[in-house]
Amino acid sequence: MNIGAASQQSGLPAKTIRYYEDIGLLTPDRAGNGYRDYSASDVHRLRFLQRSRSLGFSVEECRQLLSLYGDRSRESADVRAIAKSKLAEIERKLTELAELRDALRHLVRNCHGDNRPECPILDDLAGRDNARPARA
Amino acid sequence: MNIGAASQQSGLPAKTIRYYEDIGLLTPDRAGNGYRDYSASDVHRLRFLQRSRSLGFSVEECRQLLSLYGDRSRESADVRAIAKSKLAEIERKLTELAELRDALRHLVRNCHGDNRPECPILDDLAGRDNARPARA
DNA sequence: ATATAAGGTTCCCGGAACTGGAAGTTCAAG
DNA sequence: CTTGAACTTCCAGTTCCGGGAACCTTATAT
Repeated sequence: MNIGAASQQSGLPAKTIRYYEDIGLLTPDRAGNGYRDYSASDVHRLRFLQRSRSLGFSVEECRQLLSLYGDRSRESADVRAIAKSKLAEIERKLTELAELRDALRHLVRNCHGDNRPECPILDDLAGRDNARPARA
Repeated sequence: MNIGAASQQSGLPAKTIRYYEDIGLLTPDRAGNGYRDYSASDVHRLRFLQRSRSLGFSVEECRQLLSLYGDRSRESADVRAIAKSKLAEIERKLTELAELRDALRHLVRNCHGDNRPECPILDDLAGRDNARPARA
């Protein structure tokens, strides 16, 4: 499969797909004409990358997640540890996203859509007190 | 409140906070000594930015979301339209994130943690067929 | 058979969103 | 009063791509 089709099926621009190859996230075959040739498994990886990137994971985190998926030679304990930590992060994100959704729903419901801007909502949009330490 | 405290409470590095000021996402007061002085509402905005950025929204999308939150002078119909569109996006993300979580859970449960790497899971980690068109 | 357009290739530059480091100022502690 | 932590500005570098040039290959239409 050519890069165009892979792009369609993964939801990633061709540019991005080539970039991911550059940085070693996948290595598709090459056809005789020099064109990249994507297998179903390649597309799988790409779709996974599309998703996890759009959900706020860094490329390096995606690389880790992919290694869970693909690296059969790894120590299971390792895999488990990484997976569990990622799982916790995902669950935290789910909570935050749900809160954001609720706040927005509230806004949409209570905002009439006419010219009276009665939307004193979202005041708790930043969520309950649960600040984590700064990354730097 | 100084930038250090604001950083603690928002979960954002001071560097990032200054950057957000540069690009006009907030404008904290300045104390007599030239130090930035963050109000509770500033910290609110920062925390919101931390969250929505970590959930995969671009800075421009965050700006939009913040405008929903803060700009009372806006046409309600506008607000409503933006909010609804963001809401749909958030719901899509929630679904994807939940699928990712399920896949990882499955991995964690089925991977024994010993040296038998029996984790032939995640084969559907990229999710059901629902590719969207490429962005470029 | 041949133009022509559509889709592929590499390469390089630019932009978004930070991040690190230097050089200097201010503040709180010993 | 000095020492160190926390603040300031400014500039440079990194990550994760996106645009566009220059070129090649494949499918279509005449």
